[in-house]
Amino acid sequence: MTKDGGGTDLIPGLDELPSAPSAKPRAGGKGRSPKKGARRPAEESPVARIAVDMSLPHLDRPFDYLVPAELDAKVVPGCRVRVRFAGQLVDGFVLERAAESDHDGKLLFLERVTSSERVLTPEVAALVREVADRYAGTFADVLRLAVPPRHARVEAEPAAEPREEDGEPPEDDIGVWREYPAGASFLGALGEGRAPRAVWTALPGPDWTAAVARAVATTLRGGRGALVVVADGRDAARVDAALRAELGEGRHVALTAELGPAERYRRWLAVLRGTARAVVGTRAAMFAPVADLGLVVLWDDGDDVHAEPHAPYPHPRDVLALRAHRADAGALIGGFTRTTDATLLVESGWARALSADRARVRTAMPRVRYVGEDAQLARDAAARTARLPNVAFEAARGALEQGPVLVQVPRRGYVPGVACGRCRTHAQCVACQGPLALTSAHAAPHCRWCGRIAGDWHCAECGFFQLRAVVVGAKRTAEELGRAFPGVPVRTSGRESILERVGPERALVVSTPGAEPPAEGGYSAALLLDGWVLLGRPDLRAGEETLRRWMNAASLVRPQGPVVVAAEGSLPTVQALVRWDPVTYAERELDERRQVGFPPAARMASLTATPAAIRELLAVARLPDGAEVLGPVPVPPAPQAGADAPEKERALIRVPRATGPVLARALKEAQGVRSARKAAETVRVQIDPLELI
DNA sequence: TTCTGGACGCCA
DNA sequence: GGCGTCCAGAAG
Repeated sequence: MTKDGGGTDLIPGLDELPSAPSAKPRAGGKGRSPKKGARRPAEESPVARIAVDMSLPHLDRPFDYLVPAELDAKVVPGCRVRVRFAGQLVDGFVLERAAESDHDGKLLFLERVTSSERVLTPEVAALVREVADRYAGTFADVLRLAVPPRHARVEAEPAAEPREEDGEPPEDDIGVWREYPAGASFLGALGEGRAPRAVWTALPGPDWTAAVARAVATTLRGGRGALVVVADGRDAARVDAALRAELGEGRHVALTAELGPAERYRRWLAVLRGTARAVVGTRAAMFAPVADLGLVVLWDDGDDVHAEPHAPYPHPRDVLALRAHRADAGALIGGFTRTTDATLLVESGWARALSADRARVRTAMPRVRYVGEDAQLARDAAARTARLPNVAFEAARGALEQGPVLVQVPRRGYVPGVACGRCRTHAQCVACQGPLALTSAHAAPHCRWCGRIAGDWHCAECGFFQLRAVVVGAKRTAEELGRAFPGVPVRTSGRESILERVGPERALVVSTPGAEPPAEGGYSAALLLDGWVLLGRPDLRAGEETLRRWMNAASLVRPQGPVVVAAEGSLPTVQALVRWDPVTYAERELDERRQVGFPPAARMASLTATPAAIRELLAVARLPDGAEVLGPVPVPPAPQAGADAPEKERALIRVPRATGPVLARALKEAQGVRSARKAAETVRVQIDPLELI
């Protein structure tokens, strides 16, 4: 279709001189530009290599287009363009300009330049490619996570002046890092432009934000940028405040989901343009184009909200590790606990363990006691009303004299699980087999999946018609505590309404895991109720995750303050909490995973789709030697999925860690074969899925 | 959604 | 053998 510069006979009577550069593409015609024949390529580097926004695996490669002479100056590497692809106008990014193309067919002209802002930096482009390959995903999918949508008005605003002057280095040059024997050398290396990598087990308490801020400030003082990724907006706000204290205004930005698109793009541009040298944000910030990166930080890497919900589901731990590697930057992976994944980074020699001396840990940790089921059976009258083990009741009563007491309840709601009052069979919905729950003391039970009210429930096994609570939620716990401690204010924090912080006055603060508000001056005690709910989850990581939730809550308690956990004392998870030793626990967990061949000791991929689609993908895939296919097994339909949703299955593929890249390549190739065949149903491929069972 | 090239059919 | 039409497959 392209006329080779001189062809002007496409539309008789509308001839344009081939050299007429004033041709406005929009002039004339109905929709379609009549000036096509008039376009001629730029003199210098007439070819633009373009990443087209299209996530078909078999088309996951750059495409070459001709740069029209009149757009020559505007088509710069990293900028957004529009190109015609398979007949439609699609978005794309210019990867580079080139003198010629290795494509043998003829090239189309690119249609227009959306903006000349170089939003895709070479560093990020290379990172995106690497992440896509690691996760068997496409460049376009990862690029959508890495580069936010354009906001034209914001882009046109004049850029702020970078604030260059560095405040005086603080008198106390290592600050809270003094608590850690290796802290000074870690900071020193950052300041000198080296690349120290540490897995950091932080002392309990609120000082972790100051430690992060000091590491960032040291990196900036050494002339490099820094990037901090945290789990949620509340942690981002805390680190943001600590950075402001350390750096003053204007040298860093916070990138979080709750900003609107305009403000988000404004701050992202400030990073891109080098006005802000440091970034703190939630997972989307992991791709922020920080120039001359000197440090990446990830806090609480075990939190499952780090897991990206969009294909190809990259995890910040991997992405930041890749970035640290490519940029030769330092890395700090920190938390109150230790994940098995981070432990693997230590064992492989990629990072060093960074923690405080045992003696210092003992002064900072809470005093943890446990109450197993035996003790729970012997309850006094007050405890029975409050569903509290006696020890916990007494601990709370004593501690309330000194300030607020935190009560962690694993489940939201009022009574999220009920069973037959006689034979203990779990109560299910007659329509969809979903679990029944109660929302208040007097409400009829309803189904948690389909919402159906089960007013006339009777037991399917024995015909009995009274229910008993098997799982008690935060709401009812708050109600019971209110009765057990008359006159003490009871406050709740949960997913629907999260408390930011609480004051130092006496109060009972009932919270679900992850929603605990810090208390001014620390809690005087914490009760960790219903440990069996967390530990009993059918999940490979249940133990690791339970310890993480307990330690995160217990870290809000004053040093040496009492913590009571309702769980069997013989369990290794409980022992790890009592001894405040997450590292040994994680090392043992990792050993066990190694013995049974589970992640992170092995690498896994999950395939989720209809049975036929999974079968087809597996038939096409050239899996590496030694790959084991587990399943497929049926997966329960998503609670909100329609009743007519097709039945899905899931297969797992397991390979040794070293074979991970080969597996990803094989799956990507197989996805490509299917997409080239225009297979109707897609297979969801996840490398290292968080949920395994 | 658009283009191209190969297969096929019709005619000379 | 040459030319036009149709369809599948790829997509710069």
